[in-house]
Amino acid sequence: MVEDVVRTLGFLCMGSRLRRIGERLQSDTQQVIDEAGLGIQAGQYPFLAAIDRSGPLTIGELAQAVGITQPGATRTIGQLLELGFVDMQPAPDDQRRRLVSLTGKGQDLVDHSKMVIWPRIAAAVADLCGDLDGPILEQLAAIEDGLAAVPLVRRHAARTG
Amino acid sequence: MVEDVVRTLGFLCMGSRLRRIGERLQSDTQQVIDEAGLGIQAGQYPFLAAIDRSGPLTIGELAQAVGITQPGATRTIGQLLELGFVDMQPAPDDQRRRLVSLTGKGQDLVDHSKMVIWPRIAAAVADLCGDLDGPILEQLAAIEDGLAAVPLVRRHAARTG
DNA sequence: TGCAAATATATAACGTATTATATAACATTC
DNA sequence: GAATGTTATATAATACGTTATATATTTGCA
Repeated sequence: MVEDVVRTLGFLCMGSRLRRIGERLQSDTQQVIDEAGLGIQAGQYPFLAAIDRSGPLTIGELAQAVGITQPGATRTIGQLLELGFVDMQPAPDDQRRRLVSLTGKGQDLVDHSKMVIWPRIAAAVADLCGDLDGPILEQLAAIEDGLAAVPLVRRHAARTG
Repeated sequence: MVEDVVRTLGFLCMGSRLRRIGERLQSDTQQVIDEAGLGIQAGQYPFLAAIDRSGPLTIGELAQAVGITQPGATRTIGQLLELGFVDMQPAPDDQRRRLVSLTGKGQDLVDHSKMVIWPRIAAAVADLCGDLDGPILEQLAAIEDGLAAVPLVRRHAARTG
């Protein structure tokens, strides 16, 4: 068994570590989504959620809302357009802006997700790290160990009381 | 100002969020490295550190040590080979394995980094989140706010006492 | 009014991770 | 000891983020 340097080095490799755990968590989340038979990527959800919460948004606003750069938002919205979950139209007052809104299909997906999938994912993640406390490095270690022990797909809000 | 959905949705977007913060932290770390004039990428450091700690390792062991997949390790080691920081030779007993070791130049870089850069980075990250405590979502919020307020490059171990 | 600057989005080029698969070397088994 | 399976690394294809730059539209000012 080889030593996990990223873990050993602590604060020095904090960036790599957060990224690594985030990627792991996202791919585990993808499993939950796939299990439900929804044809969508985990990374696309925040865009739909943003529009659902705030109403039609421009590309730039979506980038800000999701916390990525504008080209990244342009790309993901392009995918969601192809999938038929969103619709895009120039803003009436400013032809540079593109207003992105949910289609009926997109709204259906969001509504269904809000009832079935999102609570499921949030509960699984809460089960993984909701009760943690203390220094961040210790919590990260607990999360890594927890995921290794019981993958996200098999977790539920088992916390009684 | 647009709402930060990833932050708002909490546990539901934990993966995206960790990843996002990790990327941010890593690119901030890169600034510190560049400031010191070292020609190396933040993501390459854990490989050098792993070899420095454990002695020559194979590609597979490096992948495990750093927590990425084997093709990722193959690529990064290829870069470090080009840069002259590591050397690679077939293992004497098993021609499939490639043992990766530090060159003189690589060892010099590690030794210098251990004295000057790594403590600097670890101190800056510790300044950012070393004193935090409590639920992880709150700590993540504090880290994001902290980075926005004072970037990593301008942080030092200012915690006195 | 007309032209320069600013803003919003799109596109291109790149970096670095992933999964899937190919190739080479070793191990096993009949 | 030749066929078969396993292991280690390399390569190809894909995903998704970034920075830099191009294009279109709007704004502001002489």
